[in-house]
Amino acid sequence: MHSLSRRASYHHGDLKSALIVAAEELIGESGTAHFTLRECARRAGVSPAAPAHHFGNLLGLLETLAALGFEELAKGMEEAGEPGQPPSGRIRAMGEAYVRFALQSPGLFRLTFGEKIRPSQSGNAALHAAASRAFCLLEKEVARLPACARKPESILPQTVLFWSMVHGLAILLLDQRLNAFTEGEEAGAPMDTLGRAVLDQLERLCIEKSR
Amino acid sequence: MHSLSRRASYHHGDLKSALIVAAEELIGESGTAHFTLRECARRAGVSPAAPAHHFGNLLGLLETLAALGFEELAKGMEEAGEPGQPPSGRIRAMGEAYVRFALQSPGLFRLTFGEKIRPSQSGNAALHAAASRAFCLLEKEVARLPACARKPESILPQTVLFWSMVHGLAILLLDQRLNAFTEGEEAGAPMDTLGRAVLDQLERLCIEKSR
DNA sequence: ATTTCAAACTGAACGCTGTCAAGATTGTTT
DNA sequence: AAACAATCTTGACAGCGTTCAGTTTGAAAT
Repeated sequence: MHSLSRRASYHHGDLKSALIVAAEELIGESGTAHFTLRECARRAGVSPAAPAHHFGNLLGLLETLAALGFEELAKGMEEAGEPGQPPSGRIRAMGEAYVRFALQSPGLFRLTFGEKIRPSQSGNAALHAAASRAFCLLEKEVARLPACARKPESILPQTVLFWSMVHGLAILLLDQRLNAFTEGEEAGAPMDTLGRAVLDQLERLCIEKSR
Repeated sequence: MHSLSRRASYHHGDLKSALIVAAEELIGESGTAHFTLRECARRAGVSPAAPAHHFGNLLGLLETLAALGFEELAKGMEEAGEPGQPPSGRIRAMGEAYVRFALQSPGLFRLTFGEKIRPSQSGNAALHAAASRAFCLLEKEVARLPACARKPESILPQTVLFWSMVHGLAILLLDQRLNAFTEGEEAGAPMDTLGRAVLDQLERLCIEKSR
């Protein structure tokens, strides 16, 4: 009689995937707050020391999760907007997708862009790749703006500007840091009136660069 | 013979201040990573349970620290730019001060704008006040932009746009998320070329609204 | 001046965390 | 069939935030 109540065999068989699934669920439920390596192991029906064999340590699991976050973000940005649309519209749609990801998966978003995740210096190649894939999606679209196509050295700063705008907006909305200033409005709207206003101005900037 | 090596009397005398000082030092040294309530107590020469009497719990100390962060930020923004400058120049200077605060006090900045700090719903009045003071500084300057003065309902969205831009830039710079894209440049420059470029565009936006 | 009282602080404990080392179990290769 | 490497468990360790009962202290009340 073993103490293995949830598993028939000593080996799990697919623990790595099971841990990732458990971690995704956990961070989707309670965010970063109650996220625990031990709880992930518990949900996968495995001892607290088991994850170490697949992820090294907690950071390893977090980086794997963050890579998934970047991929989900990139997917949302990729599918945003119509294919035949002008760059200005697509860039706006990417911004919307970015904010939507943040508001719909706050835990994963906070982890992905959190302090502990350093794509450029983690040694985790998959993480680094996923992160720059998302960035390049935006950069490629910015390069199609006529004004930037004419002046290639402006592509990068322009991309960084848009990224900063959208990222800042996403965080401020997520942390409800604008609530104090929207007294008249109905609070808690998923995509705030203010959010739409910022995205409007983002699109206007793009349209300016479109001739 | 007591076990009190660093204090003569049982009562500390000014423990609350001492804990705040210790916390500031600690977060200035190693950031959020090794920040610990017990370590703060240790540095103040006091038992691990002592801080509870002054801050309730860890979050209480963090909120006190965050309030100081907002005040330091507000002070930096207030002193930025020349008094007789047009709004566009002052807004740009505020943005510079914002980014400078983030890069010079990364630990405090991350705490102040971190997940755990919720000025609008914490019950900590001082925190809430300090947070909105900083925001209002920017809002007041935006209101002086002629285009916004003419159209008061545009003040708030315009302020949020600028705040988002600068906040996003600060975080991306702080987390070194742009490093992968600045290969040619000398890495590690305190205020990146890219940062300056974003601030340039911020100022340009303001100048547009200045007529 | 003495008593009373509330505030400040300690010491020890609890449950929790991440991580490690040693051993048990298993699938795979030789 | 034997050897091996991978996988997972068990038990332990130090450190964390927090609680609770008790000790010390300064200040207020008598």
